[in-house]
Amino acid sequence: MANKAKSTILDIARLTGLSKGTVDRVLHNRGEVSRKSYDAVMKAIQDLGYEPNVYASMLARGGSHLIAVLMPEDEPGGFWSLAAGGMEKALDPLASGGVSIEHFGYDPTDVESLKAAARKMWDSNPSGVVIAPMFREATLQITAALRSKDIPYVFVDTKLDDLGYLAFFGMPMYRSGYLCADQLTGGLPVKSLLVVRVQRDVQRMSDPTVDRRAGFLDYIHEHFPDCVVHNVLINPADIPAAEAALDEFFESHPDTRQIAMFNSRIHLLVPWLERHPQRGRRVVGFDNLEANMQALSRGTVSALVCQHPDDQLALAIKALAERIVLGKYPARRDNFVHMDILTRYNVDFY
Amino acid sequence: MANKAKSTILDIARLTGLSKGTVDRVLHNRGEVSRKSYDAVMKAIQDLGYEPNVYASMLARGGSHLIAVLMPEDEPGGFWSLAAGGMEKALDPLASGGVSIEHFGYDPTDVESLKAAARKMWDSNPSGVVIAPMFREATLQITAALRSKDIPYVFVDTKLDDLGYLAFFGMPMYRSGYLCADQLTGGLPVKSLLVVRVQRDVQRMSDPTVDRRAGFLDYIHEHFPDCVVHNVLINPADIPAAEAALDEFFESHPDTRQIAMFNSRIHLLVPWLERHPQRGRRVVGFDNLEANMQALSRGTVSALVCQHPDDQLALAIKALAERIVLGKYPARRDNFVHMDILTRYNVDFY
DNA sequence: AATCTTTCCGTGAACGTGCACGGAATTAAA
DNA sequence: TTTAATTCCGTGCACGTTCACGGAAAGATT
Repeated sequence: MANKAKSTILDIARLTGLSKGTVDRVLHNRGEVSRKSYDAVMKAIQDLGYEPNVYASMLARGGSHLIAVLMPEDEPGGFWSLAAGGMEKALDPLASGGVSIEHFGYDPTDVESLKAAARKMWDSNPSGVVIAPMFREATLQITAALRSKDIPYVFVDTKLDDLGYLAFFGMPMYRSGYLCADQLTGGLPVKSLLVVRVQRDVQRMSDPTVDRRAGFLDYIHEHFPDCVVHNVLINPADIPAAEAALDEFFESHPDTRQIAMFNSRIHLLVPWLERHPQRGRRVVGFDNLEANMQALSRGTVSALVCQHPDDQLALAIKALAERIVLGKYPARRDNFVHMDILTRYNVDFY
Repeated sequence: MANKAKSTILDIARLTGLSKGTVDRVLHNRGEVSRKSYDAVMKAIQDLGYEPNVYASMLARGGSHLIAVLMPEDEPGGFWSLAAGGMEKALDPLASGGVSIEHFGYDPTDVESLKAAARKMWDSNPSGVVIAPMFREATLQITAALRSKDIPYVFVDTKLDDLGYLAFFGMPMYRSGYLCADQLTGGLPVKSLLVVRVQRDVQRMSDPTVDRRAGFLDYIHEHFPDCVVHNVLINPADIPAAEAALDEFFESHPDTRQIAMFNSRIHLLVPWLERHPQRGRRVVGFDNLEANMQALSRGTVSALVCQHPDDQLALAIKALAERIVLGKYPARRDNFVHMDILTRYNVDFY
C-alpha cells in the first residue's frame, strides 16, 4: 500500500546499510542482531511498506509445513466424515505446495484413543494444529504442550475454556436451537412437540448441543408458553429400541406433529418416519449429511439447519496456514459460520 | 501423486536428454519444439507425475496478471456494490501477489456506458475477464473480441448464449423462484398473493428474473391451483407512486397476506410496510443487501433468499486465476451457488 | 558447394527469500 | 598485550521457473 513498486528485502538492506542476512534475521526475529540494527530495520520496513513475497519465501523454504488435524472419526457419511472433506477444500491449488495436512482421527467416545492420536500427532512435528475437542481435560493437556512449544492451534466445532488458541470456528449453538424451533413451528402456535435426544455417555465430554437445546426451549417458552416439550431418549446403537420408544410415545400422544433432533443424526429416524406417515408433520434436524439431505428431498424431513463442518475446517486450516506462512493473525478470534436453512427446494444445489 | 519426491523441470530435462528451456516450451506449448521432443517430454511428465511449482513459477514471472471485472455499478448498499465486495475476498493473502483485480463499472441501464467500460477494460490489457452481462448484443461483441485474443472470460449472475466462456457462476433462477414461493406460503394453502415487480426499460436487456418468476408461478400452480397471483408494477425511481399503487391494491384486496418481489429491492417497500402493519403477513424477497437484512431483523421482511453475489464473484475470479496462473480448467463449467434462506433468526451471523 | 532460411534447442541470468557458514567487531578473561 | 569468548553481521548458494538470446542442425535455394 505504501509504495507502488514492491520493495524487497534488499531495499531494506540498502536503506539501512545492513545486509539481507541481517534483515532476514529481524524479519523472523530469531535474534543475533543488535538493538540498533533491529530498530533501523523495523523503521525501514515501516517506511517502505515492505511486504514479504510469499512465493519467494515458499520457494526458498522448500515447502514442508505440516498442519495436523486432531478430530474425531466416524462412519462414512457421518458428521465428522463430512467435516474431513474440508481438508481437501483447504488445500487450494493456489495456496498448496507449501503446506500439507495430516488427519489424526480418534474415537469420540474414548479418551484413550484421543491420547493415542495426540501422541502420533506430536511425533509428526506439526507447525500448527486444528482441534475438535471432545474431552475437556485431555485436550487441555494437549494445548498446554502445544503452547509450550509455540505451536499455534485453532479450535473447531467446540471451544474450550483455554486462552491460548489462535482462533475458533464454530456455530452459534444457542442461536441454532432458536432457529430450529422457528423452523419447526413456522412461527405458528403449537401445543406439544417432541424432541428426540441421544443418550450421552457418563464421561464428562463437552457436549455443545446443550446450548442448542437451551436456545430451542427458550424460543418455545417465549413464543408459546403453553407448549409442552416432550423428550424421547434413544441409543443410536439400538435402532429397534429407539423405534419402539417412538411407537410408545405416539401411542399416548397421537396429536404431536413436530419432531426435532439436536445433533446430526436425524437420519436415524427416517425409516420409522417413512413407515409412519402423518399429515402436517414437521421434522427438523441438523447438518447436511448425505442421508439427511436425501430424506429432505423425499420430504420426510422438513428442514435442516446446517453449519457446514467442512467449511469450518477449511477456514480453520486457512487461518492456521496464514499464521504459519505469513505470520498473519486472523481478523477475528472467534468466528461463527452462518447457519443455512435447507429445505427440499434448495437442497439440490449443495 | 505419482512420485513422492516432487520432480522438477530439470528431472524431465535429464530424463529426456533435453534442456529445461525446451521442457518449458512444451509446458507452455508455445511451439518451437519438434514433434519428437514434444512427445518425449509429455511422456516424461506423465511418468514422473510432474506438477509445476506454483511458487517458483510466480516468482519467476514476476507477478502482474490483471483480472478485469466488467460489472454494473449501483448505489452503495445495492446489489452490485455487494457483489463488488467479492473482489477483496478473492484476493486471498496466500494467493495474492501474482494477480491484481480492476473493476470496470457501468450503468446497468445504459448500453453506451458498457461499451465505454469495455474500451477501458481493453486498454488495461487483462489476462482474464469477469463479465456480468446486462446487454446481450454488446456483450457478445466483447466476448468475441476476447476469444480472438485468447483471453479467458467467465460469466457471473447471468449466462449468455455464448459458447466460449470458461465458466459461469450464478444462481439457479427458476429454482430460486420455486423456493421463494415455498417460503412465502410455508407450504400452506393461500387464496391470493401479491407480486411486486419493477418496470423494465424497453431495451432488450437480459433479465434473469423472468425465470425466477416462472419458478414461482409453477410452484403456486402446482400446489395451489386456486390461488390468484396479483401483480403491481412499480418504478424504483418514483416511490410515492409505488406506495400509492400499493394503497390502491390493498384497498381492493384487503385479505391478501403474502407479498413477494423477485429482485433485490424489497427494501423499497419497507417504509410502506412498516406504516401498514398487518397481522399474519409474510414478505419474501431476495439477496442479503444491508437494507434487506435490517428489515429482516425488524421482522418486516419474513425471509430472504440469498445468492451471495460476492461469493459468486470471488469464485469467478478464483477460477480465472487458476486458469491463468496454472492453466487449470474449472471442474464444472456451470456452477450454481447454493441458495441460502435468511430469517430474522439466522441473519445475525452474516 | 556455398549461402540463406527455417526450425529447433541450450545457456544463463534473473525473480526474492532462507539459511548455513565463517568472519569481523566487541568485550571479557588471562 | 594476548587470547578467548561473545555478539553481531555479511557472503553466497539454493529453491524451480521464466524468458531472451544466440547458436547448431537441417532443409531450401542458388
